[in-house]
Amino acid sequence: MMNQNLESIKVTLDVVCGKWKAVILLTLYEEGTLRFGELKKQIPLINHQTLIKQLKELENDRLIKKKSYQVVPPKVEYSLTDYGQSIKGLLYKMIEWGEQHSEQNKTPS
Amino acid sequence: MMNQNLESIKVTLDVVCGKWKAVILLTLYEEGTLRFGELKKQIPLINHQTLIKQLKELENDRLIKKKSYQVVPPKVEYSLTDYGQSIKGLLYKMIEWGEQHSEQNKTPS
DNA sequence: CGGTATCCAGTCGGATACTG
DNA sequence: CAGTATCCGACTGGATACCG
Repeated sequence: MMNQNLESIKVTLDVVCGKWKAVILLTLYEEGTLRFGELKKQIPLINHQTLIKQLKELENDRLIKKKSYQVVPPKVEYSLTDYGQSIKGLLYKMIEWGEQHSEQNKTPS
Repeated sequence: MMNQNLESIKVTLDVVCGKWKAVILLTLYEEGTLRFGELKKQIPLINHQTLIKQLKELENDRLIKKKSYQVVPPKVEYSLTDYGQSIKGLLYKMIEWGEQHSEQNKTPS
């Protein structure tokens, strides 16, 4: 039956289709554990509030985990879970496909 | 540089992140060329207008092509382009990942 | 420093009705 | 049969301001 496939792909799409989610994940792959501010520095174009929201969604989806140190000023670290690590190969396949085919998207003159 | 990767993955995400786009592509993989009405029959839950919009976007992105026969009543066939075929493997990888990890999304009780 | 709480604008999926 | 033209509600990304 095809319906199971549709459910499965929906799971995947839900997890990576946020505007900045792939960017955040790729940053954590390359940089490892990062504090909120460091993450913000790596992704300068993202809005403060937007970053918080996207992180929360990724956390709810268990792709990343948050560690809060109870200090002043606050210190919070974000890192990938095993689940988050497991999607790395897929993201790089997406990069690959986008690379290979980006020319085809140019509108003919 | 990482920015090129981000551009590439954006291309990929733009192309598959519509609510029904993956479903439409998967249907065309399995069924081959289909008329509008047949496509609608295969995907009963989609709204008529929504299907038209998603098809138009896929067509603009060159993943599918439309062939109109100038007859009454109208007859239109949709099929995959080579570009559309080329993303098939990626979609099935997405299904695979979603399958393997869907249990992890269940909220703990 | 990192997080809430609001509010706002744009986009997207969808409902309905009409056309050739 | 397939498509266009509207209109609408919901969601999402983002701007701003304030809190611990």
